[in-house]
Amino acid sequence: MTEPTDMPRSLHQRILQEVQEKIISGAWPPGYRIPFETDMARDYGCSRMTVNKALTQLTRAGLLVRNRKSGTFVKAPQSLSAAMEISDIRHEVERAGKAYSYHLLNDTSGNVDVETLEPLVPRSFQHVRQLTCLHLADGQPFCLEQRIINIEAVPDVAKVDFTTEAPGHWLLQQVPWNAAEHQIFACAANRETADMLHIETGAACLVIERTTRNQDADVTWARLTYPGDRHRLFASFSPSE
Amino acid sequence: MTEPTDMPRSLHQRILQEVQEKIISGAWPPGYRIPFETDMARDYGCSRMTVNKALTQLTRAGLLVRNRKSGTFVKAPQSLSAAMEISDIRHEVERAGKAYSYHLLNDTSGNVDVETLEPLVPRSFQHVRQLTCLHLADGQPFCLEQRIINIEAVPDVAKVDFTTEAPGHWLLQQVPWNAAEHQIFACAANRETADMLHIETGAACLVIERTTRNQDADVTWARLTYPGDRHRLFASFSPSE
DNA sequence: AAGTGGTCTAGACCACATG
DNA sequence: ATGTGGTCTAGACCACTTG
Repeated sequence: MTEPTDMPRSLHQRILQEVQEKIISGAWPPGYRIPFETDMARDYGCSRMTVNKALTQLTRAGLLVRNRKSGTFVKAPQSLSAAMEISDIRHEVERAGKAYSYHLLNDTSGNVDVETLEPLVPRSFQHVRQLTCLHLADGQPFCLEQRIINIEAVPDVAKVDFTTEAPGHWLLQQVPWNAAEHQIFACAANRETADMLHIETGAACLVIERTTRNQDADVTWARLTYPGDRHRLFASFSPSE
Repeated sequence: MTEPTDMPRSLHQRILQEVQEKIISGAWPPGYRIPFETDMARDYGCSRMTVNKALTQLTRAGLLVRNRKSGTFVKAPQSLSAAMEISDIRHEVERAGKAYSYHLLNDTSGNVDVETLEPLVPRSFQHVRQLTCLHLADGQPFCLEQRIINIEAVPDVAKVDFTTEAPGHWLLQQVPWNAAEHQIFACAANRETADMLHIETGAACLVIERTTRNQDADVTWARLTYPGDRHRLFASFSPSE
């Protein structure tokens, strides 16, 4: 149960890790007010500065929000990094000042046939919901989303109506996640993709494939296909902060 | 001279900022041993813990390396984040277990003709060195690099021989930088690009355009073109650490 | 052996939001 | 007004590396 992920040697590291585990496990959900520094210091039998060191670090990492007087709260996993904002296509479109709309093209549930799966979809998937949807900006096709959701990891997903809400949007708000892996590449649009995006067959497309993981399991896989000449991905880096 | 970038309210923030400025300005170059905690505490007239808080933070940010007994050193800006490793194509190729080689295709110096410049090249460029080079993996074209270096920002670059060393590699080790901005998109290879990469005209390519900045000026602009079906960009994200 | 950073304490005062 | 986090102190002991 309490797995020895690895034993931190210092007390503030142990506190940090235990708080972090409560957050990513969902025991302390977004918006939850965690115990006060003084209380945690008492519980751990240490000084308040030691607790403060752990919580300050988690705040910088974006897991907590702290307010004087009102306390320390678990932050919604919304805004992570600029590069991660590709998570929510609605934001992407609206930030560009365009009108966002969305169409669900296909929606099936069932067991995975491992043979026909894309090579990069996690092999752990068995019972899944598969969706195809189109995101539009000012009425023009903006992004084709092919998504596979692991129903075992997210049982609630079986009942959700995705005709008006995009699955990516719903998942981002519902499911705590640990890690995301992206692969970005270019490819020529095949006939089917080209039709859906209203582009020529063979036109260059930017493709992002993403696997999102829980601490327990692979949660979802998504392929986002953008018409290559209409879309650019932005990312900024700086050595610190 | 001492610009009020913005006045930090707390002492450890002020210390952090002043150390950071010394590093990114180059006053404390990579490998430099910075003053000991005890000395800085004396100089700032504060306790050692306050200095420690600033330096610990800079260490986590990757600007410093700390060793017991031997002291605290400015870290080489080499490894930043997984997403940033696209900076050094040689690493990229060698990490894939392939043999790296490099060809300089074109090399000119002179004044910029603003009219003919790509739209995204910084407008501040005047006297520049322009290079075109090809990176190969196991003898196969891997990436086409078009680069413009601002000679005003990096005077030394005028004399460097880039027939054996790639400009990106040299710049990464020589020039301290503040921020990098990437744009990633897909496009169809034009005739010229296709010839250099040994692919069909019109084939989908992954293109990364990057502007790298100093605190003083735009340093360099680069366009990296990868054959789309042969290359994938990897990026990992996690909420913390 | 000596000197560095790593950690921790048991207080303290302050700023800020509202409990 | 009260209680929270933000910051800071003046010590202390320990771990690690080599100066």
